[in-house]
Amino acid sequence: MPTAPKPTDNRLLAALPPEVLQRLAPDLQPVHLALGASLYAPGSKLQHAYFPATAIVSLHYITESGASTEIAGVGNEGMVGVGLFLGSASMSSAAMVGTAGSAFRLDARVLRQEFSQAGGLQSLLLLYAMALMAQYGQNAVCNRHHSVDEKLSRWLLETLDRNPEQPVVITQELMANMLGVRRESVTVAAGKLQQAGCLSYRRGHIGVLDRSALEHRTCECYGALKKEVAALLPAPRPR
Amino acid sequence: MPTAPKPTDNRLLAALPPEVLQRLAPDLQPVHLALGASLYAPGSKLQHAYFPATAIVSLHYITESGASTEIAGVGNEGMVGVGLFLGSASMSSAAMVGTAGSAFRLDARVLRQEFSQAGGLQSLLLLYAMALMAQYGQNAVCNRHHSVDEKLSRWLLETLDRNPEQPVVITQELMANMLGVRRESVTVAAGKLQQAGCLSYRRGHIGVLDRSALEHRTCECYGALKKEVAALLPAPRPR
DNA sequence: GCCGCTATGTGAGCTACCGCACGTCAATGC
DNA sequence: GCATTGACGTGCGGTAGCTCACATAGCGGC
Repeated sequence: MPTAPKPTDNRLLAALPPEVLQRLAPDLQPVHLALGASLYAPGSKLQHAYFPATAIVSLHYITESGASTEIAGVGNEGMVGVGLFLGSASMSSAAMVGTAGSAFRLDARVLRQEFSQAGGLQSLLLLYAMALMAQYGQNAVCNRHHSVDEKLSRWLLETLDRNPEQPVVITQELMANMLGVRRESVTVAAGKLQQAGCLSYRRGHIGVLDRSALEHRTCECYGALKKEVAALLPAPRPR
Repeated sequence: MPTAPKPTDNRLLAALPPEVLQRLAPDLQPVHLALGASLYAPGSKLQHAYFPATAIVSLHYITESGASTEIAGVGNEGMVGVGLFLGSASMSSAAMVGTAGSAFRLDARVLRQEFSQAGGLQSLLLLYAMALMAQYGQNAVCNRHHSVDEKLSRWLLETLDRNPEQPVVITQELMANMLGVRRESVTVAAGKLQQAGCLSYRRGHIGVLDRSALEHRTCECYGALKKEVAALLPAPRPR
């Protein structure tokens, strides 16, 4: 860990009016989210909201037959637990840590209290809910129309956008759960990308070698969603 | 038209505190939504919210290649235009009337004004946004994992739930656009259902003969979503 | 009652992905 | 170093849904 995470590493928190952030600061508890950890199970009550800094959380559904599909990912551009302010403390999706890292945890009551002030936090979180819906919708389309190759490329690009530094740490098995396909299909798709020189795959570690090649191979969903979200949320702060 | 539509035919409006509904009443303009009409194109500005009474509106995405998929449907349990109160007046999805009927139109400014009062309308609409997200998510899963047969059954059941009286008026072509499949696939799936005695299909008019058989043939998404939405939104008023 | 249009049915060939059943190979513990 | 274990690669048959191409059949307008 190079430096301790700051609340402003999360783009939503960073975009808050300074006085609001100051008000929340004492309640923003830095936590480390370990790979595979479950932030809440489907149906359980939410006690906290999470604002990821370097972590990435995956929201997904699990069908009765055990098949799993990612509905949306939440990185430093968002928060986990929109149900807290939309009015339902239980969620039908599961939230699992897909990329280990840091996040800030906020007590449900504190969030609701600040939200009800109808200030900067409220309008920002409502916009984020909209961005999350856009992601849900885009995934619905993508799941219907696009190939495993395209979706794999998209997933990698989006992960990279959230966390450009480190190599992506994920097994093919987990990846398959995210994309809602078999593990073998991921093997094949990743093999193609490796053959094409886009990736280097090494037992759970993916290094992206050629980003633009990935962009060329992915479906329109990547660009469409990125544009959509950019129009809704504040831009990442220049470093 | 047997009787003039009343605002309370929409379940959201019916669930509002009486004084709020009274305040809104003068601005609730009854409109007829014709089959195939577009309430807004992707990217355009929203000027009105729509609260369907007997109409059903389909929110869908259209890909660059022209393929279309329904992301969610909005009937008398909801409203069209959640972007108005979430903070973005433009939507990436298209809204098309899938079942002709009546609805109530509310000016964007009036809606925002009432929403900002943080009263009954606000909490109700936020819950509805949650329900809509649940629908988006369920469709993402369903699109990934379930067959045309299952999805067709689900679509019919959900349409029936919104509008139990009349036979469903829709061509197979339109249906295919909703489900995101080819027209021919719908022909085959509908043929099977007809063979099984669930349906009577007649040039754009579907009569459901055996509802429980449909429930038996659909995927878990139908029940899961219904349960989820029931937990969020007020129950339909007994008649 | 006829024409033309749109909606519906049908089929042949193809591809992506699934399910299953293996083989293999890198890391970790002893 | 050596076994064990989890991660990865591969192949084969099956099938749902796709593309393309064409046949038929309700229904409105005249």
